[in-house]
Amino acid sequence: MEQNIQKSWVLEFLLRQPVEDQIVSHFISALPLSSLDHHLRKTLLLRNISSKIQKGLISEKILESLELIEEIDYQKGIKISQSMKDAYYTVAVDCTVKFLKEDPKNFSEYNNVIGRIWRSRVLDMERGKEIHLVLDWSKELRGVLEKAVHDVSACDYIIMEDTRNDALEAVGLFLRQVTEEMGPSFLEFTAGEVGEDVEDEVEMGQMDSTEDPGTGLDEHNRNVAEINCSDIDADTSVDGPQVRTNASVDDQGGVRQPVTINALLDDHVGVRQPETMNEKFDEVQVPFSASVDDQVRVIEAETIHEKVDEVMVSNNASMDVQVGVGQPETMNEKVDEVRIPTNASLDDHIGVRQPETSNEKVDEGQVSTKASIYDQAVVRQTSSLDPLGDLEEYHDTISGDTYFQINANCDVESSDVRSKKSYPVPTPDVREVREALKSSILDLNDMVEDPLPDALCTAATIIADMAKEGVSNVQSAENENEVDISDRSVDSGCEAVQDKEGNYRNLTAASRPSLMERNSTAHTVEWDNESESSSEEPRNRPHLPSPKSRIVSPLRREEIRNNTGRRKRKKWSSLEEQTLIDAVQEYGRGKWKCILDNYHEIFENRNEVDLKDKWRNLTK
DNA sequence: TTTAGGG
DNA sequence: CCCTAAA
Repeated sequence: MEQNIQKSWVLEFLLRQPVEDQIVSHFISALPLSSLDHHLRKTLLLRNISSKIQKGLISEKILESLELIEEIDYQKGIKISQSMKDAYYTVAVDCTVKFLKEDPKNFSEYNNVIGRIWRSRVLDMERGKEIHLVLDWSKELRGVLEKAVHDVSACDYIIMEDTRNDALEAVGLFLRQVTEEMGPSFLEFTAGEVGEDVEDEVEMGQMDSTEDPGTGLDEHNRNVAEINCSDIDADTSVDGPQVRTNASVDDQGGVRQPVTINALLDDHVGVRQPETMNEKFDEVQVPFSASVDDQVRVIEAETIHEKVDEVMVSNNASMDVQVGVGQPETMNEKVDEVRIPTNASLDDHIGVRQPETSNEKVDEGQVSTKASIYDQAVVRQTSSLDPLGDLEEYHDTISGDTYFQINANCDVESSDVRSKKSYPVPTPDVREVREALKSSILDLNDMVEDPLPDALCTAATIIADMAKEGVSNVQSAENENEVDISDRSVDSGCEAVQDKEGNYRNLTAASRPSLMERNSTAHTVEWDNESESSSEEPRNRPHLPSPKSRIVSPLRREEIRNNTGRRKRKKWSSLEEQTLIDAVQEYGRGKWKCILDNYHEIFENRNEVDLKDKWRNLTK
């Protein structure tokens, strides 16, 4: 538990660093976000957005991230800021328009995008989930954008707008604002507070081992301390307000340990108290949290007489700087620098290094991979399928749970480590059993029909129903003062339903149960006798037929039916076709009602049979 | 009511 | 698009 918290701290800090984006995106795709706390998740998402716009990229990913952030904020009761709305809005617009800009004639792609963004995403949100994020503008804008497909002047107008810049600015503003609101990362914050204490402790520890000759050491540490400080400055200035973590140079001349933010994570990490005269100085910089504790523990346990170790696990340029400069050449101790540039996967960066003799050579510069490290017993895991998994696995590995993997994957100079801990060794048997298990799982999966599509459909249908209510509510309440109420009721209603994208969304349902009741009230005010199927309270309606329902639906009927008794023929738009294709993909063929409900805004004046017929034609 | 399939 | 059987 504690370790988890520590992990999040480090992770949070990390995410605010200019780490390579690739790594971050690995994180994002791999992390089980629901297992992280809100704050961390939000940080992660912000980080993602930030990196995108720093590259000048505006993409639909940003929309997703914003939605998730909104979700998190919502659960925490934070109101959506205007800047966030703006960000979302401008990004959505730009995502849509940029296809037209790239190729004004490429209407089909443009169509697709409109479909994708404005149909599914925005409609989704209009249905209630995040209604406040888009409600204000989405309707008219969607109208305009869709019109642009056919209308040249509207199209030109759209192309003229510098939507990309708008988006970048809006998102930038949003990020700045949020970052400010969130304050420094926990570690930075704590580090700022604890920093002094740590220094004191360091001095104490130093006094215990009094006779350290250490002027050279002093020198070195001072260097490192300074470097770390500047590094931190450089690193963090990007992301906003900072609490500086510093092990400032001690004017009294005491030996200073470089205190990096990472160091504060754990007693074992970074701030090493020289416990014997032989033990000099360790600098351990491991930007990835999971491995930190145990890794360092290993070093501590097994290198009582070690000399200076720098285990540099660097993942970005600024880290590299430390490597280059932190060279304690004034000291007698030997220096090991292990620098492992990170490009591929996280675990590639994690090295545990331990000198076995006190007279090792200085390894300076880049030890890019195994060769020069292995004889020093470097633990390195090579699989790179899943960054987080690997990270976790690595963690486990070091701490022992899956210890055999070290041996399996990492050419560790065997006996030494193995003899100290007795963990199962991977035998062919183990592999066999594992394979057997895997295949049996597959078999089971094949035998049991996957209930997911059905569940998906059901959930989506319910959401759609509510959405219909929500939309019509909003429509009918547009000139009244009840928008707020309907908003919230819709929201809470939809939150209660499991979302198709993730199940952590429904956590808030309980927090706002009372709002559900208004939903039922709202229920009665609207016209929804078209296709109300699986709503929770279908029995209530017949008793309360609203005037509107009587007025609106007949009109609609008139529209549809002409005097021939036959419905007016209506050509299928490409948007409709595309939507249908997507929807079938999503919900499956035959779920026409479900599809219709979910895309009723697209399939205007179509019924289930129409969808079915169309599909038949499409696939003929 | 919804789906499938023939017309 | 319509019609209708079947569920």
